[in-house]
Order: sequence, then C-alpha cells, then structure tokens
Amino acid sequence: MARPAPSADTAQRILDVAERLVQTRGFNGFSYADIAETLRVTKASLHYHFPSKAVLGKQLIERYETTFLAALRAIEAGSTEPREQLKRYAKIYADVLRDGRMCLCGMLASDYATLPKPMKEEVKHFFDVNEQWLVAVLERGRKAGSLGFKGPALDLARVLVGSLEGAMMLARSYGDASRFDTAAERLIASL
Amino acid sequence: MARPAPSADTAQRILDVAERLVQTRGFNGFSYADIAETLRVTKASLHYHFPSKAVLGKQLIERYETTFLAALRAIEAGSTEPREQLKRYAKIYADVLRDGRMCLCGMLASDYATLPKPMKEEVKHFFDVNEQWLVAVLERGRKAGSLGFKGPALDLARVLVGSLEGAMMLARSYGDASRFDTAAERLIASL
DNA sequence: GTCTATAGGTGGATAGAC
DNA sequence: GTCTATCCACCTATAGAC
Repeated sequence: MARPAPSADTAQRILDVAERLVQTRGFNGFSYADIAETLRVTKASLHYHFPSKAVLGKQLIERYETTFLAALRAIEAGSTEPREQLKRYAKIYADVLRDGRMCLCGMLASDYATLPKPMKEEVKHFFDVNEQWLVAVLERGRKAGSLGFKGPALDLARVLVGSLEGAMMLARSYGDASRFDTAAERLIASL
Repeated sequence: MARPAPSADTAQRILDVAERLVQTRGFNGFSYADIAETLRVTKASLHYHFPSKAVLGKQLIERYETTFLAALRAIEAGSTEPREQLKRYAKIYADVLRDGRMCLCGMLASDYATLPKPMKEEVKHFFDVNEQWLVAVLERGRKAGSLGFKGPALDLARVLVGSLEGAMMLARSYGDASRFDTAAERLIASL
C-alpha cells in the first residue's frame, strides 16, 4: 500500500505492444521478436506470459473488447441523444485511425481464415456486441423520431459497422484520415 | 493453329493460385510453398516466372484490375440504368464472396503496412479506378433523376467502395454471404 | 522451364540455469 | 520472471544441373 504507482505489469505492456502491431500489421505481420525488441526482453520471456501466439491473440481481443465496452458506456454517460451517440461511436474509430492504427478486430477479420479457432470466436463476439449496442441506439432514435430509417435496425447496424471498418481501411491506405470522417458523416447524416 | 486449347500458360496458372491465396489468407498468409504444392512444381520453378514475391504481388494486382475493368465494361454493355449498374457492381463483390474469396485489393488494403511500395501504388490505383467509375454512374443517375443524393459524387463513391469492402469482410467472418447482400441492397436503396 | 540442393534468415516454441 | 541456448519448421531466394 501507498507504494508509488507501479509501472504497468509486464503482461499488460506485452499486450500494449502486440495490440499496436496487430492493428498496424495484422496477426500474420508481426512476431514475438518484434515485441521482444520493443520491450527489450527476450522471446523466451514473452512465452512465460503468453505460452503461444494463439493465447496472446485471444487475450488481446478480450482486453480490446473490454476497453471498447467502457468507451460505449462513456458515450451513454456523455449524451442520451441517439444521433450524437452515433457520432461519438464513429469518433472512437476516427481516434484509433489518427493514432496510426486500424480497429483490432477489423484487422483480424481480414486475417480471419488464418486465425486459431478461439480467436475467431472472440472476433465475432466483438462485432456482435457492437451490433447490439448500435441496435439499441438506432431503435431509440427511431422511436423518438430523431433518426429515420426503414427495415430492421439490426440490418442497419451491420451496415454501419461494416461501412466504418471499410472506410477506415481505405482511409489508411491513402494516409488520409479525413476520408474516414467524410464517410462517417455521410453515413450518419443519411439516417 | 487448330491445336487443342492449350492449358493456360504456367505464369497464368501461378497467378490463379496466388490470387486465391491472397484473397483468402492475405499477402502474409501464404508462401511460394503453398503455390508449389497446389501446382505440383517446385518453389524454384515459381521463382523463374516471378523472381520475388513483390513482383508476383504487383502482377497479381495488375491482372486483377484488368479483369475488374472488363467486368465494369460488361456492366455498361448490359444496362444503361444507373441504379441497375450499381446493383451489378455490388454483384461482382457478391460473386467473389460466394466463391469463398475476398476482394484482392480489400485484403491488400488490410496488409497495406507490410506491402512493398510498388504494390501499395497498385492497390490505390485499383480503388481510384473504382471510385472514378462509380462517380460517373452516380452523376448520370443524379442528372437523370433516378438517383438521389447530396454532396460530391466522389464522397459517395468512396462510401460505397468502403462499405462494400467492409460488408464483405464481416460477411466472410460469419460465413454468411447473405449479410453482404442485405448490406449492399440497403446501401443502394438509400440513393 | 523445371529440377535438386542449399543458402541464410526468421518463425514459434522449449529446456534449464539463474 | 528473465535469461541463454537451442530446436525444428518454414520462409524467400539463388546456383547450377538437366
């Protein structure tokens, strides 16, 4: 007790570095050696904390989803207006992109065919949670009359998630984050 | 002349196999060994036709873009109605997805950070061409009054490309191509 | 144009000392 | 919990015979 704030524990720092690597290079585009070099430890040390890359990857998604859910709760706390909530949802993506990253699960969706099965399940769960959150926001907006759209909210939620992920991917290729903003604004303005 | 149809020449068959591998596993998710095994030749033989993976990758995109452009011309020949042309544009993606693949350049956009520079330029060019084609269709539809949208057609074209790519990515993760169809229909119906 | 053989490097992962 | 040392599989790529 009353100790100076401990530096983040090693496992967390490993996850931090691995997360950024997956978000920029994909799951097949980085190695334990990359993490080891950044943290200046040996590969063997990493295997102590995460016995296999599959385990590391799974924990990466679990932590990412937890953080993401916290951001969604923060949105709910910050505004109750559905359209504003959608804008803030899109801003999560925009902030990640401006930090030079892609959505972790967007990257993993691209790598999907090569992922260990446990990671596949976690990736889908992440998107399921996103869809569910968006459905709730969309339904509230429709009932309140502040959002206008036809058909199942779930279909629209899926369009939104896919469109934001895709817009992010293209914006990065062009090195132009404003491409994402323009796309996100259009998508939300159409509701 | 009058010979039996020759089997596709070796370079083309290599490109065929490599194309499918990139479309399913990504550029970092396959190796010369994978191609060699499928075609039952040696890796050394592949290097005779494509000295490096970077060269193979670049030619892959060039051929893909050529094929894609031919499909766009076929759309123009098949219908002059802008909304119908958009539906057929989306159907190109849907057909690729039902063949168990992703868009080649969608996959490469995910791998973007790890690509050799020549491949990066080709990927962007592919998307540029897609945007330009869509802009022309959208502008015609707007002038004819059959499509309704506000703002620059280029912005909308970019939304469409990104959204279709993203929808494709998610649909594959869930192993459900109909997710793509639903998204594409919504996107086009909103115009 | 395809082969065998191999170079030279990196991948994930483990054993065992400290 | 981190290290050294190592394993073995795989990677891209090349030399040179056929």
